[in-house]
Amino acid sequence: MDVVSPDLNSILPDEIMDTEAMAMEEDPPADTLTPPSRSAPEPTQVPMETEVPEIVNLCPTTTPTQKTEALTTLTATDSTLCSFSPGTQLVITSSSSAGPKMATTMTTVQTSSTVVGQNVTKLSTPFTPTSPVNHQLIINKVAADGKSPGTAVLKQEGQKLLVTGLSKTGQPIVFALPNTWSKPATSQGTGGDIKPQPTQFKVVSAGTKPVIGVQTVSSANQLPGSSSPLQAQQLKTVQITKKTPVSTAGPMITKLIITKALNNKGLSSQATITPVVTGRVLTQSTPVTPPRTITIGETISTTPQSLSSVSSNSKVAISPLKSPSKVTVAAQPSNSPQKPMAVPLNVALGQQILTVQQTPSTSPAKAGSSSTAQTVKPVQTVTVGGVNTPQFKTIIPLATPSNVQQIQVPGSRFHYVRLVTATTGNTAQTANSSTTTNSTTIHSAKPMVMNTAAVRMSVPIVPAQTVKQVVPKPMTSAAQVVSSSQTQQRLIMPAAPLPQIQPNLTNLPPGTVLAPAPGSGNMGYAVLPAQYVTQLQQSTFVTLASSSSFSAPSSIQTQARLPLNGLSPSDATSRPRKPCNCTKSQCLKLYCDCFANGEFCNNCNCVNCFNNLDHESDRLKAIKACLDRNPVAFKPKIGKGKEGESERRHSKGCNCKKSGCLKNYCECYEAKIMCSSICKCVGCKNFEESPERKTLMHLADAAEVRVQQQTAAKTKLSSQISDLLTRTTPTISSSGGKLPYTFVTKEVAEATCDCLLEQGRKAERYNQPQAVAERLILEEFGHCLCRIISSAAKAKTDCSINC
DNA sequence: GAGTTTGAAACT
DNA sequence: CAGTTTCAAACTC
Repeated sequence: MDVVSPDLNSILPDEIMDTEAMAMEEDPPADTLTPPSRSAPEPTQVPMETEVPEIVNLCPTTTPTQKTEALTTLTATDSTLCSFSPGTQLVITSSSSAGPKMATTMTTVQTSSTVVGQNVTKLSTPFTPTSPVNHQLIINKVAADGKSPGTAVLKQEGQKLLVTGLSKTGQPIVFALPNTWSKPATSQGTGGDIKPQPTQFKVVSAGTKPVIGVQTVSSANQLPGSSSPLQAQQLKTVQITKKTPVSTAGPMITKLIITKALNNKGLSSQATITPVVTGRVLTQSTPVTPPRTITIGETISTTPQSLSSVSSNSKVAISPLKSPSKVTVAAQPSNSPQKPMAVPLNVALGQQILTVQQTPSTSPAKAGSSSTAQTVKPVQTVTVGGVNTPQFKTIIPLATPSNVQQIQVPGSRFHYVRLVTATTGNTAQTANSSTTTNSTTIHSAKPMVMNTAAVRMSVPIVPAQTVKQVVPKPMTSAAQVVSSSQTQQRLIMPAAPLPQIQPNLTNLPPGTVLAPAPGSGNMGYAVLPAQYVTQLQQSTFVTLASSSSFSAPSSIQTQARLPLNGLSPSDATSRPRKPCNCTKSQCLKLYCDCFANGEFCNNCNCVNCFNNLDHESDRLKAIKACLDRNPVAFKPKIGKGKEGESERRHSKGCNCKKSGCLKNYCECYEAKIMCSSICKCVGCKNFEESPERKTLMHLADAAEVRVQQQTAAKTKLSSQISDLLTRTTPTISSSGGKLPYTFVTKEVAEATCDCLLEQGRKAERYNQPQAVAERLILEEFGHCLCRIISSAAKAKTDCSINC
């Protein structure tokens, strides 16, 4: 198979995929469900990672004539994410002739066979179509051929998709495809074989409502006879799963999985118009809302609660250690239901590598450029809330296939991309990006001209709320991407053949993104360090988020954001990592902190740096070498201790001999953790009862507190005085007199007292004698008075001038 | 800022 | 696995 084999998923890092299931899925016969006319083998599987198996239900159905190519499902058991209400389940039902093989079929949907088995068991019971309690979104996949369902799972050929969602009251919501939709055909460039084009279903849902959106994409309308091979059609599945503790107060885990089905076959047409086949929600009954017809392909944001709510209130914890293949977001129940959510339905449709276009790079050498102007690709952004940051976003260029999808979570180094093999034609939906000035165009289900070339885009996103024109950089099909905000490199380059690193894929640095190299037949990957995503977070993004008909317009509005002037003021200061200064390692050894953290060097002072996209192949080799030496080389060194231990500890322990583990030479001390039993340090003083350690800690704490307090006090006083002077304009007589006293208002008095108290505390901290304390206080009082008088005098002068 | 110290990483 | 070397950060002056 010329596309990325589904098996590839099996070797993805644990963080990315569950590999167990993949073993069972070894290249099922591609043609099992493929019509004979199909000239090229296609991946028959659309492995999806599912951490919450119970959500997936594959039930054999009775419709033999139709097949569902791919399903994108977003499931959430929690209301805070997406629009599912608590307990809502997304059920994917795949029809097959063989009921007993259902488990096998499910494996195709999920990457983990073991999970699948569990899922079956779990799902069988809870799944009650009419159950008001278990709200389920059901996608019924009907296999057309009835051939062994176990091997051929999600096929792209003729398909009918039924999405059945149960409202809170258990009323079903069904998405059905039009009858005409099932058999799109496209002639292959070479053989002219007309084979049905795979239809893609993409379902993205979030929040309390059963379905945020379901999109179907049909490639049927691709220009026939086009000689230029279209890049593999890819189907992405975005899955967001939340694990919700029984207790609503507990943290919830949200998993966002994006699975993309890749089309390995070259599809015809350079410019492919891929109309979105529209389907309808046949019924949607909820007590709250009347039955409604929803066009598939339409981006739907149903809920006020949703991803956005996660962003605002939830912690995003994406750990590669927990569930590799998924993006896990631990979210707390949203307290702000009305927050904006940008959950483009078509997020799953995005086929492009996400990248961020950067502002003009200050490091020309690092920035790539495309030689050929190309149609701008539409991108989509999935926005999910993160800690301390409003959102994490997934930018998905919609136009071209890509195996990579990034999920960005602020504060998290881990970003996952799923690579899923699938055969399909063009992805249809999306808007014409080149003219996109508003994200609303993106989610439209209109047929669009698609750029077939592989494109990797970098799209800068500006945090600003203003919708601006999106001007993605033209990319070449061969593309390397490029871009960097500020000085950062942002893009994905054609990578060395994956096999080079496959043996160690499971140990890739956290957050590493595998991106198919353009023109490499999806077999090449660029390794994107987690930093890449992190950098994106820090930088501006172009956000093209689909809004839905339901959603609050203001919040979920599609937006195109561009960097206003390159760097935002905070950009320079927001960089989490210090620049490295490597001179000999080429930043390709673990000596380099950037490299060790899975980041590209950015704004570093390194010499002869290879830790960038320009040297991706070298970088891959270096990664492989590191992993060969130490399979967990890129795993965080600081992790939890033994079972039950809550404190962090160094995974290997330190080996300090001279520093007493009380200097930053010591990795334990540097991480602000105490040495543990696994440390081999000599003369360690970094333990709980160590007086030296306590002293150091106290000093450090005291210094920090001191600075903070002083800063706060000064700021407060200054602001208050300034504020007073501006808004309280006392009657000032030119004669002066007692003018300064008119400025001693309550606020000024309070601010002054704060300053005086601070001096007292300061003296106390240093165990100063009372006399010294009094002196400090008096001096501070004098200073305050001087400032008040000065301000008053200035006000007087100003008044005199004005008068 | 230059030089030294330190300990992890890399190498043998 | 142990000893040595290399390396870059931390630290000192």
